[in-house]
Amino acid sequence: MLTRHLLLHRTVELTHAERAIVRAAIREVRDYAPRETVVAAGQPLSVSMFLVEGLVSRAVTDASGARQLVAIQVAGDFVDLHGYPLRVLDHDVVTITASRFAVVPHSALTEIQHQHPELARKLWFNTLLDASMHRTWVFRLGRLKAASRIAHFLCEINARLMVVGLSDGKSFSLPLTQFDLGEICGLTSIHVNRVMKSLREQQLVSLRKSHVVINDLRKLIRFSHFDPGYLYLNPSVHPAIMGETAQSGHQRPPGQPPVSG
Amino acid sequence: MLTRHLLLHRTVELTHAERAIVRAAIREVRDYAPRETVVAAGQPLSVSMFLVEGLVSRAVTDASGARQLVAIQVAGDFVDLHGYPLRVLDHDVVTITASRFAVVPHSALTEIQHQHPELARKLWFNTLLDASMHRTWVFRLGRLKAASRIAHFLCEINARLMVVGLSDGKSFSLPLTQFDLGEICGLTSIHVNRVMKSLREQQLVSLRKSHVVINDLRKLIRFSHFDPGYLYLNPSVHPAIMGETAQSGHQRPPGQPPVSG
DNA sequence: CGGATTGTTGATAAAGTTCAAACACGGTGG
DNA sequence: CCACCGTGTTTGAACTTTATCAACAATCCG
Repeated sequence: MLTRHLLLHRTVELTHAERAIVRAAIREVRDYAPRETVVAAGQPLSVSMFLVEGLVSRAVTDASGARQLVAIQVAGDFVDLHGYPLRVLDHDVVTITASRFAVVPHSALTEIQHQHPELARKLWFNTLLDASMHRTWVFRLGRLKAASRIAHFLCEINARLMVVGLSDGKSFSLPLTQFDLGEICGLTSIHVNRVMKSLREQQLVSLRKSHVVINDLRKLIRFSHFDPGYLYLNPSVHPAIMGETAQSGHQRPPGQPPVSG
Repeated sequence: MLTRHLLLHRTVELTHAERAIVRAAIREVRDYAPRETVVAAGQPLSVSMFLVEGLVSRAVTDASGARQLVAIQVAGDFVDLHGYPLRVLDHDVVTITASRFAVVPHSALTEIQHQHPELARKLWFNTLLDASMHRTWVFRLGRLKAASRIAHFLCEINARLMVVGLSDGKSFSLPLTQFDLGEICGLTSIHVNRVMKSLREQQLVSLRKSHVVINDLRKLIRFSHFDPGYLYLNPSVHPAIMGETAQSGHQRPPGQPPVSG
């Protein structure tokens, strides 16, 4: 059941049959060490990698060595599915922790495109989910200041981990250094350090020893202007993501579109 | 010949036959006024819009009104093709100038997906080109400072306009206000003003009365750390984009992959 | 145990924002 | 034709945010 988390709880989901087709397309399983480059920019690709377990980053590096992370991938993400139409990536895929991938040959994806157009459309959707997250990262970097950026990123990761059962909305494992957070949020690690201290002191959130503790999710969401619409989540998981219990939640008016903001 | 610029000079291009198929999928042509919302976030879609003429933005706005542009679309861009797999957008599509769109119903795209999988893959590629540009925008905001951000953005627009014949590499029309540039580069319009003055004084680039003049493209590219790999351009247009004439250009070693960086 | 990585703090400098006020320019209406 | 208006540009001064440099503490790993 390697693919059990692919497109889980999204506005577009895979059927059981489609899940079986994707599973059948897996050629092998590969393990990578921490901080290992899985795909280098410019390298021609013939397979795409589905992340079964671990934490992985996608990074843009320019000639002068400045590095910016453009995505973080968690278990259940089809990390470089976009390598299938693109054939070559514009960025690097680098593990953060030891990671396990399921490898899908592009020939199998071509086969799916020909035989199962509806499934192909869902895989297309999956790659556009990444694009939607990129847009939110642009917003985060362009419009939020340091503290909100970090809080906003942690809200995103919490939501995505909740979907795959790796966060309960209160705490979760996140093996990122403050330097990593800087490369994600466009900050120096020193400033990240000061901001984390402030977030801790405000009783909003803390990250110690690879473990995030969210003191008050709703307060954190308000503080960071987080709106999960861009994750295209199934409305049923929305309340949990937003820290709304049966009592605490604002009533959501019926008939509202699935994506807000 | 409304679609004459779709996927022009990219590492993946449409054949004449494919171009004809896309052209046949156009249902109508729609004109919009400047600063008009074409698609609002959250609104269910049944058509996608190809930009024939004009300048269009895609914008993320949060509840508190902060607005960040996440993409600029020029003639030849399939602006919201991603609305086909997504069904609903997470952001707004807003014209900057008066614009003309060719409207393609999603039913026609479904038809293409079933009948022409190879063309479908190229359309998929087209949407991932946007994602690649998003990544570069993340890099720009996260790692460059104000002056380089603006210079970098102008290099991108110059390259994209050259591909569709709307820039000669020295000057082009770009009807953006300094406020718009601020919403693109994550800056206040006041700071944009000061940076533009500095770029002008350094003889790098100027923007006056909706007209960009590039004094020295190669210098501007160096200054902004611009690397066009993420645009997936056909190698044949690369020298022109980089301001390399027959004499001035560095020799590109043979056998290099099409995407650098 | 020892070396390397990661986290913490202080002092100082640079970058960018905010607020306020003028200025330029292309309409438009009298 | 000119006065007026709105939009966009320009400038100054004070302030906030973030980076840089330097040092040291804590922690992890072999």
